[in-house]
Amino acid sequence: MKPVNLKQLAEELNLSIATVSRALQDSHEVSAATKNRVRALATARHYEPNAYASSLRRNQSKTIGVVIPKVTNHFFALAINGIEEAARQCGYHVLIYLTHDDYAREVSIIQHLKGGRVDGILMSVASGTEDIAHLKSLKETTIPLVFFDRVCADIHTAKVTTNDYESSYQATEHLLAAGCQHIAHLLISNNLSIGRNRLQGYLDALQAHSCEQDPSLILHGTMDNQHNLALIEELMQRRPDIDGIFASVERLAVSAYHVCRKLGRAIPQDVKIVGFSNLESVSLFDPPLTTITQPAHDIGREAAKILLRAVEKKRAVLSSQSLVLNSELVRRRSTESV
Amino acid sequence: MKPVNLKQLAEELNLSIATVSRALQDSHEVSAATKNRVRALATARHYEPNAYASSLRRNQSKTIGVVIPKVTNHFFALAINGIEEAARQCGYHVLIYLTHDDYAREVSIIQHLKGGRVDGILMSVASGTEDIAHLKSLKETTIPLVFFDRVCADIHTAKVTTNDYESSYQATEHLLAAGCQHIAHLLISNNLSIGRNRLQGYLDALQAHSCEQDPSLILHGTMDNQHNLALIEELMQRRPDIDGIFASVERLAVSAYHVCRKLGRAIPQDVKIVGFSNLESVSLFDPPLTTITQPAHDIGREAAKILLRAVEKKRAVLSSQSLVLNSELVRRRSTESV
DNA sequence: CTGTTAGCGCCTTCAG
DNA sequence: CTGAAGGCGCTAACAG
Repeated sequence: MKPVNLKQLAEELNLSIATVSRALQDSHEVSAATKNRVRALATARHYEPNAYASSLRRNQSKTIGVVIPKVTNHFFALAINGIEEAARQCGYHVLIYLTHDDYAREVSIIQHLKGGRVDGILMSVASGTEDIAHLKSLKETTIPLVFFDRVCADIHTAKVTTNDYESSYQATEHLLAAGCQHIAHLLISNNLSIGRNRLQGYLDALQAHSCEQDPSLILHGTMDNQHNLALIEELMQRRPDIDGIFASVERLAVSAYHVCRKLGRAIPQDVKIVGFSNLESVSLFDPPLTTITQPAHDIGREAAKILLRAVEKKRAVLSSQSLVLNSELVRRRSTESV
Repeated sequence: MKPVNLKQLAEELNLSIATVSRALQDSHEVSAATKNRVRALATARHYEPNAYASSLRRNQSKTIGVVIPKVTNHFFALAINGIEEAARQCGYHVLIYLTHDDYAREVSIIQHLKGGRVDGILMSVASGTEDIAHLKSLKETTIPLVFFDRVCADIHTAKVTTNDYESSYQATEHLLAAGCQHIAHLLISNNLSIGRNRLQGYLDALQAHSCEQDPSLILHGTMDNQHNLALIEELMQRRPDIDGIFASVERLAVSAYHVCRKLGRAIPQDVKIVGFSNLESVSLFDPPLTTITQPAHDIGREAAKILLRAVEKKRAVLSSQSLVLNSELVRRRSTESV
């Protein structure tokens, strides 16, 4: 059975379609009496306006697109949660697109979105993205774009990020203060804004404490986790003097943890590990894993708010609306000592 | 700048709108020559059809709605991943709606979706849902519905689930075989299909091994995790004879793990724990947590496939298309012994 | 092979 | 306060 439409309601009420439409939108120019009649029938018939017709007519879809690498990364799951919250409050819907860090997919998604399916886009760029023509071309549309977490420096728009540089600096100092002499840094792609910032925080902290900056201690991971495990193991065996590890992403922190155990390197006695992570369950790791935890939910919510504000006012987002939220360095106690 | 439309292309090519439309859809009834002309201009102008206009006209949105309690539960994140994969392959888009296990929200979401925003719905019901009128009313529309994981027995449609009863039975036997005498069962809501099945598997396994079925060993958790921790702690102290725990959901498994540590009950020597869980990081827990892991990605993918098949053929989904996938009992070795 | 025409359901001027 | 009419962009029937 097809859903009822305005025409059917109008016929049944002996009113014009226009009046019914206005009544349902609570327009001032319709009498309270007819409003009530209309509303009564509408709810009785479970009338629901056709989103596509009204989107076409009004030229706005009340929908935002979220383009992220993966949803199985807990950071992004939390961010979506925040985004959905903000969107729902404003009566917006959320379309999800996953790039799986694949540049070609990202391009095709953005290209499609330019057709006007969404009123605005929230995005965390794929790790492989270098050519940003597809993103620049969004400027020629009326679709606002807000970046979160993995931003694109060359695009002039609002960005919601965390203080990656500072927290990486702080994490490295934490390791130095704990007596580490040879701190490895694990990162995925130095192509990514976050990867670069985190690496720089690490490097600058080492320099500030006149500690060696050995390039051979910096390991570039890949998307393949098995491969990463092998790379880390190789590094740890080649450099048995490593007594600290700073992992730029969760996956690598967990992998490093794994490798240390496998090699029988005691954590934290032999090797201390700090990593970016949003997994709650790391609190149950024993020995403890110190983490830098991002306010993922807030990042999503704030990014969505900025986007929605622009969408509602049909104005461009300004880079001056960018936001930097603070991550938290969580040092967990060993469960032995609880 | 507004995106180009068919009209503009048609004018520039001295063709009718209809021909341009047909050319872009690769219709047989248009010459190869004009097709090429049209396509060339379309790509040059970055033409992208307006999704809303075409949805309105064709009366199909190429969009499916996914209604789930939360996205921060890793099971659902994995499921979305599978859903997105299947949807993308068929050229479908994915709208996400979160109920947060709130009945009223679920009703309002479904009500809205009946307006025709989506061509089909994939859903895992909220834990508080008892009245299913809103779901039944979907039958009166042409919108197919497929349940996954948290299904609703009274609705006559396809359901994709896991062998909860069997794997719970198996998990309980696993604990019995390991010598447990007093096995607690932790669950969230016995209102949920999965909660009931899992509880029944536990009960039947106990009975089959003529083991005590003490109702005081069954703990009903809530949505509030702090509260759950307190409840579990209270139970463990009231019944110090408990030597096995079977947790029906991840959250409770992790909480039980926590409480045991806090109370100094050695795992697995004093207490053995088995829980449903999709967290990869539990593999790093030490001592090990035996888990029942659902094929979450596959569940999402298969559910989406069934839905999309129905959508494409404009046919109802049959309950005979239901699928039961197998969970895996993963017994992890202690890292001590690696 | 191409063009003309008629809507999909809704909103929004413009007239009464 | 209400109605009539036009059109958002696209597709599909019907003519040529």
